[in-house]
Amino acid sequence: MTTIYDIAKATEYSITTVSKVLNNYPNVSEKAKKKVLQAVEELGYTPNSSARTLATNKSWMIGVVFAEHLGVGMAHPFFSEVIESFKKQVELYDYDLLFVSRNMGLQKRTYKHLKHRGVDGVVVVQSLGEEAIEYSTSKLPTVFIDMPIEKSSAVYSDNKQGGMLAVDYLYGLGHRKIAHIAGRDTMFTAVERTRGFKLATREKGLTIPEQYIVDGGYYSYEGGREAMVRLLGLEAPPTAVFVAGDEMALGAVKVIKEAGLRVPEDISVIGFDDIPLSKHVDPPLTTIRQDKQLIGQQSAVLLLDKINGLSKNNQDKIVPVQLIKRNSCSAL
Amino acid sequence: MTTIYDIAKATEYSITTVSKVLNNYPNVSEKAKKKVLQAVEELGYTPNSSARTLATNKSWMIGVVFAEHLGVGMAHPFFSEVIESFKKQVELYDYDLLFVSRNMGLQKRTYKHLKHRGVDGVVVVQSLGEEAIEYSTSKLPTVFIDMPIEKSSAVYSDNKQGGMLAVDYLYGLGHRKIAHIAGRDTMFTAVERTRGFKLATREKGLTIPEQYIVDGGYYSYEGGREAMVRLLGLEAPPTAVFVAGDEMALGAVKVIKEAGLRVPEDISVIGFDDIPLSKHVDPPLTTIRQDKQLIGQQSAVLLLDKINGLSKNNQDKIVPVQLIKRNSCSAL
DNA sequence: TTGTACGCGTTATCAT
DNA sequence: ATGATAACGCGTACAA
Repeated sequence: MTTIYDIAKATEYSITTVSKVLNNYPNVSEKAKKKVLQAVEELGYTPNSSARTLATNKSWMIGVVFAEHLGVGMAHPFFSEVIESFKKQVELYDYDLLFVSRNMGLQKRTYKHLKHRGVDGVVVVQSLGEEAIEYSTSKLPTVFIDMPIEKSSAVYSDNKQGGMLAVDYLYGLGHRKIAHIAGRDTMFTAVERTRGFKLATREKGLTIPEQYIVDGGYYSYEGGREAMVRLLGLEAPPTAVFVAGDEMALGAVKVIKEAGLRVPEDISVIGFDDIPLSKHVDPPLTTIRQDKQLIGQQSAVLLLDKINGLSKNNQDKIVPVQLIKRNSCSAL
Repeated sequence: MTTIYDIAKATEYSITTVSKVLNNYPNVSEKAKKKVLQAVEELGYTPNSSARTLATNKSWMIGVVFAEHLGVGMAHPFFSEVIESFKKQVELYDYDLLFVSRNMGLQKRTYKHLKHRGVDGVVVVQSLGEEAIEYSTSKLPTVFIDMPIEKSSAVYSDNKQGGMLAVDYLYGLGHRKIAHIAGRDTMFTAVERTRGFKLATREKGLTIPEQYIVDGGYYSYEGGREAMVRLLGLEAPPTAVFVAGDEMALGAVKVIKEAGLRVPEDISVIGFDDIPLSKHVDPPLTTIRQDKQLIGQQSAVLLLDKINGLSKNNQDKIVPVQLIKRNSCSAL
């Protein structure tokens, strides 16, 4: 391996001068600069980031803690888009992303591991957070996506508003018997969407029987199926259902079809997320779109500011959602 | 920050002993081990990976070079599953994944950057590779996914076989006028799938007019649309079409429907990949499934062996594909 | 079994 | 403008 010592020897300058050239320091002659740069090129020198990190205490890496509880990991249709956007933003400032291994059983150690790696900051991408507190009590700059954490920054969609938008739309279409397939209430996003649902129905003067709100679990296709089965088994099934996640909504649609009913003619369905899939299914799914691009970008900005000490106090960024009308809902 | 010196001071042992305890070296007394471990716990010591990497020349990081030419980056439905599987495998051996920034314009520098970071190995996940040669000529252990590179290891599906399977199936269903929407021929996977198509049709004694093979670009939905439009414009349109990618196939299906035709009654469509979407669309897409899980796992094994010097010579691993019958194809 | 001392490649302080 | 030299935190010959 070639080091600054090699460059120093080749150019007959000291390592100090070499280092200064490499880091664009002011006090170096043009001549020195030229010679050094040339030697760098000729010898194919590449700086060693470990040594630099050791000396500067700055790694230019951002640790990524990814949703694990869904099994799919980084193949998650929503989170992968968010993190891609996040990556694009931090790349602008030369940060790399470190996806840390989490096979160490105890969650306690993933935070330790991040410290071990010396990452400059951490982004936690998950809707569920047992270990959240560890991060917030630490000194590692951290930003959470999809869940607010006390004493830490977070970025998430306006979930409540999304729930309200869905109900308003359905109500406007003439629906009165509106059901809700909710996410498990251990997730902040799920709770908020349900809250929006309840708020809006109340606002409209609707009385929703409690069987109309059913737990669909962790936003999975299967969870949506099971929930919809329950809904169809009711004495008075709903004419419309707001499903808290798109994958879950697809499961629900499937069950409706299997029961010999049609979407949206018999039952209207509206989802949440707008994953890539949604516009391709039949019927194309009406849904509440989360702005993944903006979520990723905003969380990057927040984290970078924290890392650079520009924002001392924590803050939450709430990203607007948007109703995407497709063909899974119709007037009554 | 607390270092081994702090532990040494607290336990009244030397840093050597501390280091040995931390690394499970043989020659340490139980007593020393106990005291050190306790101090580690009390002082909340976390080893510094940069220092360790600097001293051992081993980073326990694997660099990931991801497909960029499709725009979606890590949100790619196929690659994200592969890399997730890869991650699971390397995690077993305590490696972390480093997704490096690539905003530096010239591709030349992404390889430099990897060296700078001191990663122990590199996995290149893309079907297109202008810069492939750089890796193969370097000393960095590298494994390519989806494209074979001379003097380097690679893992990819049996694309040719996939093309043949598709044709055989269609032929068995009675189809004779079989078209092919191919991927751009700059991609190895595309070339192979087309080769399989040609081989099989020839085998069956079919003569395929050259307008039946149309370039759909880089496996995109839009590319599939455009290609299908061309196919439908033909004097004698095909009764079946083998599309080299699922997203592309969905675009094709869409166009067929828009033309007032039905899938599969009027035109049968078979895709390639089996992305999560495929089973949910209407009709559920018959396709050639790539074993993403195995591809990821195998490439990890290959790379790890290379890193550990267990396999000196390069090798390619070809992963079997599988026909998944759903409802987008029917007998003539 | 334990400890001393040096090296890993850089940055940074302080002279010159 | 340039250069010695001391950190940064850890691993490891070598000695004791």
